[in-house]
Amino acid sequence: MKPESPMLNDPMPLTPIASAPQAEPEKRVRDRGATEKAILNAAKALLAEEGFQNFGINAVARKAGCDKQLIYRYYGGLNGLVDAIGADLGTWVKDRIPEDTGGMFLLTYGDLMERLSLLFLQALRDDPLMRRIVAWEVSENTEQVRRLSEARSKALAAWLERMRGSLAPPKGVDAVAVNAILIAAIQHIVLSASAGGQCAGLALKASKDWDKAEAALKRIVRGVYG
Amino acid sequence: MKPESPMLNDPMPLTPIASAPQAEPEKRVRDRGATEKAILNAAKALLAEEGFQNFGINAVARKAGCDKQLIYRYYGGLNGLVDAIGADLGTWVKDRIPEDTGGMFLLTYGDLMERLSLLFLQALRDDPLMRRIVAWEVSENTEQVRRLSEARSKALAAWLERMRGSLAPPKGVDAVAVNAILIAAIQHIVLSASAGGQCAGLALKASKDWDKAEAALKRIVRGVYG
DNA sequence: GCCTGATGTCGCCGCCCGGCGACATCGATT
DNA sequence: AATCGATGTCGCCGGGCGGCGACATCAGGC
Repeated sequence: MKPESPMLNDPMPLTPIASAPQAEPEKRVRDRGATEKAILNAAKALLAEEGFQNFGINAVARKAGCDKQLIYRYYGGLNGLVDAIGADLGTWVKDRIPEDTGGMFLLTYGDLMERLSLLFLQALRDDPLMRRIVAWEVSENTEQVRRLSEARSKALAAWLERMRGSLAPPKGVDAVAVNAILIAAIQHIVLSASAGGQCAGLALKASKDWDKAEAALKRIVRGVYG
Repeated sequence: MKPESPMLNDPMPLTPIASAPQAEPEKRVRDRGATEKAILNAAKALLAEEGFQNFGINAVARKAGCDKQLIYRYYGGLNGLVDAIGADLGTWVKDRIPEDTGGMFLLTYGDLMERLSLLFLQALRDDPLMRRIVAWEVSENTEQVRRLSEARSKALAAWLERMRGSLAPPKGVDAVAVNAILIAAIQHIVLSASAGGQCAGLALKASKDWDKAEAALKRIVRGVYG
């Protein structure tokens, strides 16, 4: 075989940049903060793009362009990394959903919930990471997912509470239960559309399909909240 | 060389019968039909119990107590096995959901949809296999899942059509879209409950929790269909 | 200069996966 | 009895995974 070459390893062992076209080719030279950010961003991007199925230490390290050992050192493994993702979810709502009323005056609880439903629908449609997390939540019950789920649930509840203001639901309606069903419907519609382009016989691809879905959703909200 | 034991293999390699109460403990001695059934039942049980995450050739063969090679021979691999599961789904509805009206007269479309919603909710809650399939559908978009999804969708649509009878939805309501949202809501509520015991802040464990959810669902159906 | 700790890298380990070739065993037909 | 196809079993292969020990490289204090 080889008689002991002077340099013990090839200087370009696996062309790390050429095979990772997605991220910026920044030379992170011993900058722990930047490396941590790169790992976190890679994890979020990987989860958003590939889903939780192939989400693992090796895949994240590949995507981040760093060694997987750093994930263990900086985040204590996948669990810690998932916690870090969860910590970001608290800021999701304020990044994604406007807090003002868009120039409308929301006079009734029905006005409010109609608007919130459509906002939530749109926000979910626009956020692949959130969709993957929701799909993950209904598919597994591991420690990782429980933490993510809790973070998401809190963020959503806080947002709802903030938007609600002083409006109270109509008497005699169990708003918590009804809203849970509405949220469930929105989440499942978006997930189904994202996965298969349709839900229970309703096509969900073209924008006119979504117009139908939104109209039906509005009608449902108005039917229950007036 | 084997010291040739009289019985060809260990009679209880992994307690296949105790964990698979559906099949008979018969020694399948060169009975292809029985082996095929054992494989199919093992696949369904495995999917129902463990979910699609660990669903694979090796796991099914272990659960069925046979060699994985037989899965390739008899079903052409996992895809064929999944197709066989899908073929069973066509009979799901008639096994699970009564076709009669339970002694009620369904006078209006609202009566019908209220009853169907509650029936569908209950049927899903009672069927872990179906739940896993639904979760699978919103988590992946592989060939396997598409076939399962199509089978399930057709079975559900056929059941709805059969139950609908001559009742027509109210004018001015896009029943397809509204019903898709209702089905989405039911599916997601059940999945969330099954995975985490709650959905959007609504606990879904005790039966009184489910009473709340059912009341809210009824209210929503009545709100939109009268 | 030199040492030390922080940062980044390499390569090994054991495990399980899907896929498949090769073989063993049985039953029926001849 | 001999044969042959159907049925069942065994073990290998390449590969990816999580986990981690050992090492290389650099920055900064002394």
